[in-house]
Amino acid sequence: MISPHKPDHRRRVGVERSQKTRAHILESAVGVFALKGAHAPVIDDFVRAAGISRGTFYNYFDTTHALLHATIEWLEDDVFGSMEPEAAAIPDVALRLATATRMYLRWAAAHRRWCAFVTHVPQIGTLARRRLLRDLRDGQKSGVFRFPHVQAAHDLAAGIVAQAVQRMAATPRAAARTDEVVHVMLQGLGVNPAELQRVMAASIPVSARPAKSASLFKTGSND
Amino acid sequence: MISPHKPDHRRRVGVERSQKTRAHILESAVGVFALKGAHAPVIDDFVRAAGISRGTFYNYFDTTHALLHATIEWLEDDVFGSMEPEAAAIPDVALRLATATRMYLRWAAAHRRWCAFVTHVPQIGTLARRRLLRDLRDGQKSGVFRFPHVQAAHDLAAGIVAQAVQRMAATPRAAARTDEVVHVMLQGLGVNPAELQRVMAASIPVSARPAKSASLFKTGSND
Amino acid sequence: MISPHKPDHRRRVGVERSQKTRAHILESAVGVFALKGAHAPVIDDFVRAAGISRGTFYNYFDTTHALLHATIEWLEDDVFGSMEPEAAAIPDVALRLATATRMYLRWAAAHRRWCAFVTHVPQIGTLARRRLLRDLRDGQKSGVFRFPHVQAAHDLAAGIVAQAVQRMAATPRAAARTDEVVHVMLQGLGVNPAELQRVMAASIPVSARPAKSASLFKTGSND
Amino acid sequence: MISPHKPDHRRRVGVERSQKTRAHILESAVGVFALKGAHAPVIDDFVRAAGISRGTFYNYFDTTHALLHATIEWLEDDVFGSMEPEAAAIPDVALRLATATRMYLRWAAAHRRWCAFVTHVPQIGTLARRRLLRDLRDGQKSGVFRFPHVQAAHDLAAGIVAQAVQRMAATPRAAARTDEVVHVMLQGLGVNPAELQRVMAASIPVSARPAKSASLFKTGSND
DNA sequence: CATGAATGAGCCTTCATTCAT
DNA sequence: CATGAATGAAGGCTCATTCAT
Repeated sequence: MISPHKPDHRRRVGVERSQKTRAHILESAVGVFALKGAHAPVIDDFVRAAGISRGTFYNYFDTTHALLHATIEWLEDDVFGSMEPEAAAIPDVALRLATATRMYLRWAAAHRRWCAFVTHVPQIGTLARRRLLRDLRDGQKSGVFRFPHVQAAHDLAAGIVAQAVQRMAATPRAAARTDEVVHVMLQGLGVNPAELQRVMAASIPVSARPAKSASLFKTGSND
Repeated sequence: MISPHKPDHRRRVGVERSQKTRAHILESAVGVFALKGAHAPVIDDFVRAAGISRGTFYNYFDTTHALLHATIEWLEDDVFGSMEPEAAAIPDVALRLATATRMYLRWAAAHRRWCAFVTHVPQIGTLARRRLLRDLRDGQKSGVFRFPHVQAAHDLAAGIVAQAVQRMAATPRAAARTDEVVHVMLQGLGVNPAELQRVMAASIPVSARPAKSASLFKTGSND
Repeated sequence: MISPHKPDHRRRVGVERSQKTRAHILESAVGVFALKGAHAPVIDDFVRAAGISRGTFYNYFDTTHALLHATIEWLEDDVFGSMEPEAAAIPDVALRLATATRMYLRWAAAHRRWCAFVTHVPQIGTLARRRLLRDLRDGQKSGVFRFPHVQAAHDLAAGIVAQAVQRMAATPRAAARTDEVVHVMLQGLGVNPAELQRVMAASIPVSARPAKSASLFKTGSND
Repeated sequence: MISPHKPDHRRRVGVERSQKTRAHILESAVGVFALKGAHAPVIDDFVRAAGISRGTFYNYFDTTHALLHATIEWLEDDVFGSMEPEAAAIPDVALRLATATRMYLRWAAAHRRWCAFVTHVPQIGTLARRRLLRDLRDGQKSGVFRFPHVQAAHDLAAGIVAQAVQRMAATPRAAARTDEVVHVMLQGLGVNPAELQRVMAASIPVSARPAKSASLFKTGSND
C-alpha cells in the first residue's frame, strides 16, 4: 500500500458511481416500462436505454422483474411521497381523502404516460391502499362515511380510481373529469351532500410535485 | 358410379372432428389463461393442457393471441349471454342494474377461477359495459340516479365490479361481500336510501347458468 | 362374385383414373417448379396446384424429389423427343449438330419459362449430352470438327448452350442471339468458315413442337 | 484517474476476437457450401463446422444467405484478386485472356473443392465476368477475336469455363484438360491458328497463390 | 466495476408423414 | 383410391446468463 488514504477514497468514489449508475438505470427503465409495458421489455431494452453494457446491468439487478419492482418502489416513493405529507396534514378525514384523491387524479391527468404505466403494472399502489383502508375505517367510526362493509368501500375507492386512470390512459385527449370522479366516490362512501359540497370546494395544495419522475411522464392536462 | 354419400360423409365427419378439437382447445385454454394470465402462456402450455400436438395447435390458431381472443369471445357469449335476458326483462332501471350486478358478482363468487381469468384478461366485458352506459343514462334521465357526469358514474360502476372480482381472485377463501359491493355502488350512483333498500331486497332469478364454462370455473361460494 | 367382368372393369377404370391423376399432378408440378425452383416448393404447393389432397399426392410420389425427377423425365421426353427425330434424320454431322442446337435454342428463346426451369434444375439434359458426345466424336473422325480433345469440345458445346439459356432466363426481354451462339460454338469446334456458312444457312424444320409442355412455357420470342 | 489505456485495450481485444470469430465462421462455411450447396445447409451445419454455438452464429450473420454472400465476397477478393494483377499486366489481349484463363483453370484443377463450391454457388464470378467482357470487346476491335456478337462470345467463354469447372468437380480424378479447354475457347473466339499457338506456348506466372483459401481447397492436381 | 463475446435453453414455426374414415 | 386431421421432428430465432479481459 502506497498510501492509507487511497482505499477509502476508492471506495467512496466507487459507491458514488455505483449509486449514480443504479439511479441512471432506474430512470431509463421508467421510460421503457411506460412504453412497452411491464413484461414485454427485455434486458437489452434497458441496456440500450441506459447506454450501459449487459454485464453492468447484472451488477445492479438480477432480472427484469427485480428492476420492475425497484422501479415501482422508486416511483411510489416519489409520486405518493410528494403528496402524502400535504394530505396527511389535514385532520378532517373526508377532506383528507377527497383532497388526496383529487391531487392524485389531477397529477395523473397531467401525466398520461404515468396512467399507461400503472395500467400496465397493477402491482403499484399498495402503499396508498394501506392509507386508504385506515381513512375508510376512521371515517366510518366518526360517522362521516356510511357503508355496510369496509371491504366494499375499499373496492369502491380503489376501483374507481384505477378505472379512471385506465380511462385516461385509453383516451388521452378526452377530459379527465377528475372532480366528478371524486364526487361520486364520496357519494358512494355515504358522505352527506352538505359535507360533500364542502370538501370539494376546498382548494388543493399547489406544491404537489414529484421530483424524479415528473419530466418522464409530463404530457399535458385535460382536467 | 361410386356412392354419392361417401364424400359428403367424409366431409361431415372431418368437420365434426375439427369442431370438437377446436372446442377442446378453447376449453383447456381458459384454465391456462386463468392460471398464467393473458400474455405469459406459451404455445406448449396450451398444447400440454389440451393433450394435443404442436402441429394441431397451429391447425386452429396462429398465435397465442388469436387463441386469447377466440377464448374471450367464446366465454363472453356464454357468461353474459346467459344472464342478460333475465336482467333485460326488468323494466325498472335501478332494479335492473342492481339485479344484474348482483347476479354477476354472485356467479363470480361461486366461480373464483373465472375471477382469476378476467383479472388477467382485462379486455373482457366490453359487451357488458355498453349496456351499463345505457342504463346509467336512463337512470340519470329518470332521476333515480344522481351523479355529476356519466363518465364518472361509469368509472364507479365498472371500477368497483372489477375491483371486487380482483379481490375475490386474490383472496379466494374470504367472504365475497357481493351485496355490500352493490350497495355502495348504488349509493355512489345517487340512489336514495328507500329505493336502495327496495332494490336490494328483491330476489334474484335462479336460472342464471352459463352452460359451457360453468364446470370450468365451478369452485365454491363464500357469498 | 356376381359377374366375372366387374373386377376387370374396375381395374381398368382404376388404372385410367390413376394415370390421369398422375399426369395431372405432373402438369401442375411443372408450373410450380418453374415458379419456385427445384428445391423450394413444398408438398402443399403441388397439392394446391393440382387441387388434390395430401394423401393423394403420396399415392403417386414419395417425395418432392421423386416428383422432380419424374417431371424432368416427362419433360425431356417431350422437349427433346420432339426435336430429336428431326435432327437425327440429318446425315451430315456438322449440319446435324448445328440444326439441333439452333432448334433447341430457338425453342428455348420462345419459352423463357423453360429457361428458368432448366437453370434451376441442372440435372436436366443428360439425354441430349450423350448424343452430343457421339456427334463430336463423329465430326472429329470425319475431320469436319478440329479440337485437341473431345472433353474440351464437350465443355464448349454443353457450356455455351447452358450459358445462353441462363442468360435468356436472366434477361427475358433481351435478344436471344441464338444463331450467333451457334456460330461461335461451331467456330470453337473447328468447323471451317465455308462449312460454317453452309450449315448456318440451312433452314430449320418447322415441326419442332413439344406437345405436353408447350403451353406451360409459352411466353414469346426475341430471337 | 483510472488508467486511460484500459477501455481502449478492452475494445481492441474485443474487436480482435470478433474479427477472428467471423473469419473462422467464414472459413468453415466454405467447406459446408462446397459440400452441400448454396441453399441446402442449415444453420446447425455451420455451427457444427465452426465449433461454435447457435447464438454466436447469430451474432455475426442473420441468415444462411447473409453468410453465403459474405463467403462469396470473401473468396472472390481472394481468388480473383490474387490472379488479376498478374494477368492485367499483360498488354496483348489474346495472351492476357488465354493466360488468365489458364491460370484460373489450373488453380481450379489443383483445388477441386473450389470447383464444387462454385458449381453449387453460381453467383460467384461477377467480378471476373466484367473483365471478360472488356477483353472480348478489346480483342474484337483489334481484330484478334472474330465473332458475330459479343454476347455470343461471352456465352462461349463464360460457359466453357463454368462447364469445365463443373466437370472437374464431378470427376475429381480425371484429367482436367485445362489447356485443351482454353484452346477450343480461343478457337471459338476466332483467334487464328498461329496466334493461338503463340499464346498457348507462353509460360504461366508462378506466383498465383490465393492466400486465405489455398489451404481450404488444396487437394491435388490432375492437369 | 465495466465490457461484450459466447453460450444454450426455450420458444416459435414449418412441413413431411401417417392413418382413420 | 381419396381425404384431411393429427402428428412430431427439424429448423429458425430470441434472450437471459456467464465469464475472460
